[in-house]
Amino acid sequence: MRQGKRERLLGAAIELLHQEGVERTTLADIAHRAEVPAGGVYYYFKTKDDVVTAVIDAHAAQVRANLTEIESRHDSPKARLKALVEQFASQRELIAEFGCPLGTICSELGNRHLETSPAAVLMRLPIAWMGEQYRALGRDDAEELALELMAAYEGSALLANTMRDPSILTNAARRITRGIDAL
Amino acid sequence: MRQGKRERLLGAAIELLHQEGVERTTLADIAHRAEVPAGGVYYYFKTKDDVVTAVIDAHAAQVRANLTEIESRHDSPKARLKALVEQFASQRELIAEFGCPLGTICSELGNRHLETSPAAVLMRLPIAWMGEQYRALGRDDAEELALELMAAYEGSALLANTMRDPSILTNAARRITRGIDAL
DNA sequence: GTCTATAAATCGATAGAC
DNA sequence: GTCTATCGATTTATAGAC
Repeated sequence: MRQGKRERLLGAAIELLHQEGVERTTLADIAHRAEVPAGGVYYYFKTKDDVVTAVIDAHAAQVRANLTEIESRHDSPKARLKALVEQFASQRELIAEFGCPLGTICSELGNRHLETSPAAVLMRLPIAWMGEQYRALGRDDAEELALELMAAYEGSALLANTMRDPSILTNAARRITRGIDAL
Repeated sequence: MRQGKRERLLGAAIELLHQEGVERTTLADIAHRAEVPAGGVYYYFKTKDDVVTAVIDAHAAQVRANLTEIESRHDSPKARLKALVEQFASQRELIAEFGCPLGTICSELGNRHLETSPAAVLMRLPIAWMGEQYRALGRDDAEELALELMAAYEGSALLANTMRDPSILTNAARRITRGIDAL
């Protein structure tokens, strides 16, 4: 039962931090969406920052699972890269409404004046994975290509959300896919 | 004198909304940085949202001024596009520390559930201007090229801030500039 | 072990003093 | 016209009841 409520709280936090942002989301909101008594959040999480950390960890686990799943479905580096781009694009409606789940949290936590952003792992994970794919293709500028792809996606996600236009992500994905094919 | 204080408040708000974010910035913070009595903000602005709107308007005016200045310095569309990219890259240290002043506010205001984001103008202005330059170069995919350039810059700004690495923006600017030259 | 009642602090906003 | 004192509503967090 403890596990059930903690997971419900975490799920509610993941949704709200994405849809409302970190600062605008209150612990009462999270408790309410999880159908847990208000204030009862503190039995499962020490502080609000603890909730944020748990959400980031959950996102990181999800990213790792997605990348592993792509590796099991595709053997060639090009097919793997294209599958990831396809996965990005498939979220276009959600992204146009609320922004990229990873990008928005990185943007919001990026200006807390810490040496390193607690959400940086959410960018480093897919970038490192893409770097591996580009390296397997024999590119020695693999790291820069990976950064370029991630930037193209995150920038398109920001524009799609700002303009409320999911087609911006469709077009970006098509362009990126063509770029991978042309390697 | 009224003008002096209002401008000081607006300047303080521009800095704080960039460095701390919209939600984390309080009216007391703004008043303190502007050296205006706490609470006195309400004589110059009706609500906090009014302050945010004024900051967006100020950014929009700055963007317009920058674009006009580039037009006066450069005649060719390619030189103009490269000058804008150069201007983006020149802010790399600030961006690595606090994020892009336009992108962060668009990201934070993008998930308020409004039909259209109040900060969208900050993206539309430079994109429309870049579209004009690409059109002057005879490209009929001008609008998409402009979106692609803006996305590449905003995405790189997010990564540079998340990783605390201004060189990401240097590399992105070099790549984009090469792309413009190759047109 | 789980949750309620409440504290402590802070924020946006206002009424009215000067 | 300008600003101070303060209100009311929230929010995070805790102490202790059940």
